[in-house]
Amino acid sequence: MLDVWHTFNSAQPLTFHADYYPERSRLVYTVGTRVTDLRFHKEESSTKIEFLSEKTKASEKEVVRRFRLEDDMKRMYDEINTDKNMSDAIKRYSGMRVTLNDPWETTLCFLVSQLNNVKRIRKIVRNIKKRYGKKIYGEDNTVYYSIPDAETLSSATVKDLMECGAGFRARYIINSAKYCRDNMNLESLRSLKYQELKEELMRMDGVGEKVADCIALMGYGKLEAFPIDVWVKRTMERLYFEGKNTRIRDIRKFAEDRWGRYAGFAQQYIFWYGRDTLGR
DNA sequence: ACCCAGGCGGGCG
DNA sequence: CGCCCGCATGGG
Repeated sequence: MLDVWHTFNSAQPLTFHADYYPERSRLVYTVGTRVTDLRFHKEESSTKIEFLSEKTKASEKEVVRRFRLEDDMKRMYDEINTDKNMSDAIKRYSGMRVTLNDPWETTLCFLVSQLNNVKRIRKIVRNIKKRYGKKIYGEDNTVYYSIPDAETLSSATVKDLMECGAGFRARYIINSAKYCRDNMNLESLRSLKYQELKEELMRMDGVGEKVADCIALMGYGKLEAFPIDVWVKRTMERLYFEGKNTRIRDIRKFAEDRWGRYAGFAQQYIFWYGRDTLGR
């Protein structure tokens, strides 16, 4: 059970840097300096992966891991399906996954995301890839660019990142890249539990609670992380707090109590439900 | 022209 | 602690 359309479009890292062709269920994204070009085929109860060629093939394992195809969706749905709002959202977006991405890739995407909109985040991330990434070739020698690593971006200049459209986030990207280069190895954080991980991530300049939760959720697979952005706040208030203005910490507590270890999974449905039904 | 966007850091009381 | 402000930029 995989719904690629909702998974791709629901403002996750793939949304910001990959290419999706819904009519053919084709997805193109980069992993390191390789291009992955694949198609998903819906079967009765599973999803089949077809790589377009040897050249643009990833390991099947990478795809399964990124889309979390081995998760027990039924159990997760059972646990978060606590009320009519959630059951509606689950019905609408059945098969939507919270993807598991590279930690630095996730950090970069969500540094760019702050006080920003999806269309522009996508544009800025693409500009950064083009300016700092390595040129790589996909199917029919189509040109793609890799996502620049922290080492590369640590020597970027504010001026160049501003030209990519990063705005005031430029210094966050540079400072965080430098911090990863000098003081913190994102790979070594994988063994940490959610709370410890979040504290470590927040040492980076420009990474506050919300961005740290996004990185924990989509870069480390901590499904209990519950990022609260303007849409989640608004939607939670509407669905669970009688439309009343509610403090972020109260919303977080509510989500923790209600959805526990799968709060972040629930969060993706709430976020997307809000955006899909409340407009924009 | 005005408001908003998957927020954060810093300063002030 | 809590509150408030500025921040770059493009699209509605």
